[in-house]
Amino acid sequence: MQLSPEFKARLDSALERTGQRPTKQREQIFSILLNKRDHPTADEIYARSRKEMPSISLATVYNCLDTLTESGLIRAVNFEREPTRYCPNLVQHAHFYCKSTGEIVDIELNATLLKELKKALPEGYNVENIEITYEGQSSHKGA
Amino acid sequence: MQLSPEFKARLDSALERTGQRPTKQREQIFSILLNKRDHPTADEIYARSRKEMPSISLATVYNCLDTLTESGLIRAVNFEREPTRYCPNLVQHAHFYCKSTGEIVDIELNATLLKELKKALPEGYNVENIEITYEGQSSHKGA
DNA sequence: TTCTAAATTTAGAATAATTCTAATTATTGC
DNA sequence: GCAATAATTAGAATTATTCTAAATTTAGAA
Repeated sequence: MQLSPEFKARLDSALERTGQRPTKQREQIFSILLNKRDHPTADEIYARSRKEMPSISLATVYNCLDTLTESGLIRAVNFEREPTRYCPNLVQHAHFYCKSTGEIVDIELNATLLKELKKALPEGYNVENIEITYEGQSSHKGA
Repeated sequence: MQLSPEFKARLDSALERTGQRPTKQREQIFSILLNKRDHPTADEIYARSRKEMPSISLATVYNCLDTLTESGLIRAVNFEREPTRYCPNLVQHAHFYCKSTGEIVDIELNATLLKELKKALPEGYNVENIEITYEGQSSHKGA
């Protein structure tokens, strides 16, 4: 699993912006997330990365995920008290969490809806981020 | 801190519906949530309840919160990886989480917006619950 | 009442996700 | 190639929450 030149460049410039170094581990984690967009947990990412990089440690997985999140390259998503999941889709979107399959699907939100959501806030409230999670049952199959 | 007859009746009938028993502890926890609507954590609720009921245990606080949540009398709210918070506001609403003060404010959502949110889902997705969290800075003071 | 069965509470142990710590290793700029 | 700094690593520590098993309470019948 190799990072395409496009994403490698995106990673490097994001890290450079904050004075952080590009490492094999950071590339690895980023590439795993881009490759299979099934919203894996840190543990799942750890398992996947060990296949190609057996010496990687769980702490590093957490560190890299934090770095990537802070650099704005990925998003952390939380459902209830479940372990945090990670998502490389940077377009503003919601998540649908299927209670029976555990599957998580990205839901597109149009610009109008997003604007209205921001308008719902009284004055003096400055949003940096809106998290929208749908919970229910979906009749769709597999990720 | 006494539960008003109105809320006592609401608690009793909700519990009866699922064959659960009304206990002092459940009343206590419910009343704490209704009394100060500042979205406390289980730990905070534990501290408050010990003032009036020094023998209550943390496990009971968790048990009661689960019961009340499942009976639909309160809502559990999660922000990032922080401890779960609890809210007796049953009207569909969003939360604004202020990153600098930690304060949590209920945000009303009008019916139109809610309808549009549901329309954003493709067919085959049946929602049971929508969680909306705004994150940012508010220039408002104290709960 | 008094008794029984089932539900609830309780204290403390156990768990699970995540963070911290201190030592080792890698990377950068010179 | 070297020094300074950043990142990785293994394992311990932490934190919120759940589990366990015993004691207590409750509801309803006798």
